[in-house]
Amino acid sequence: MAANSQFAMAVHILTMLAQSGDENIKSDYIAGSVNTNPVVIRRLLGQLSTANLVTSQTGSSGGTRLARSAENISLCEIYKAVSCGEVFGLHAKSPNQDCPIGRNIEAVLCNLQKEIDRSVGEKLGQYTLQRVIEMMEGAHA
Amino acid sequence: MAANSQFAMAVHILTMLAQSGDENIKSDYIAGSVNTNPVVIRRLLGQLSTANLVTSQTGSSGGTRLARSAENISLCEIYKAVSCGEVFGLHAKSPNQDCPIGRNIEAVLCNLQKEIDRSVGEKLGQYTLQRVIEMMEGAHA
DNA sequence: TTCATTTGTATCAAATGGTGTTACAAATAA
DNA sequence: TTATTTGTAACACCATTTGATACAAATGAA
Repeated sequence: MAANSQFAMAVHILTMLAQSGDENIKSDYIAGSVNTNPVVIRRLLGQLSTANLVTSQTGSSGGTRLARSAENISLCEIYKAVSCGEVFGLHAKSPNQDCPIGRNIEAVLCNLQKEIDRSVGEKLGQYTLQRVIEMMEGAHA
Repeated sequence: MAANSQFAMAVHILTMLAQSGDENIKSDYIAGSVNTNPVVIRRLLGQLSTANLVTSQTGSSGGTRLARSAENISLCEIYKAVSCGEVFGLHAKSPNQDCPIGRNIEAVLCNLQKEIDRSVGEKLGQYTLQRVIEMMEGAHA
């Protein structure tokens, strides 16, 4: 499948913001740590802003900070902010409706997809951003 | 992300094989139900064969059948046979190792990735191919 | 006001991966 | 020997991700 790295980068970004308190952090600075282009960071910050996880300001002394404390941001919210939220995809083209299996398999797979996605969301929801930071520090910073 | 549809197609294929008993089923016939090209089907069958879920024979009266009964095939096995098995990806490029966060975030995300993937595997492992067939029939064939 | 800075976004290019197709060698059964 | 089918290589097309340049709009400071 080759999953994209947007969730990983988003967690990275938010971890940096969490450790900077009320200071405005610039996309350029974040890009230096993530090792990518500032525009890639700003695109992700745009999605995180839409999800009300961060707030940004333009202009000099502008930048981005968390919209909430790290204890109040779950990994599920981050995941939903940047991912399509589907562990596996359904049929690209609709199966043959003249075949009993083709006609009925989609509904079963769709329900299964929802159940798996819900389960992933629950699992991620058990982690807060704060806990990720503690795991990082515990792992010997 | 735009997840691919290989898992969905694989379940579709195996459902057809399960309902055909000991008969050899041709990729051409399966392709007609899945609504795709026979080569796409044969590629998937190759992966399912590597995972010991099906066996194939060449030649006239050749084709493919299940290697085991539908009760003994779990959706987890199917998922692992055709997917990369990662719900989210890690950093594409390694983060800046001079930054304390860049240096430590990867390990935390990697552990998290493993935990989520394990959880998805367990959830899928609760379903057998046989149960999928029953769900399809229960949903009014 | 004027100027430097920063975000937000449009646009483009390169790389990757999924899907669909044609073609053909190898295996198999009749 | 012949027809059939798998297994696979090769190719084109398309969508997505990533990275980059460019620039308008917003902002704060001189």
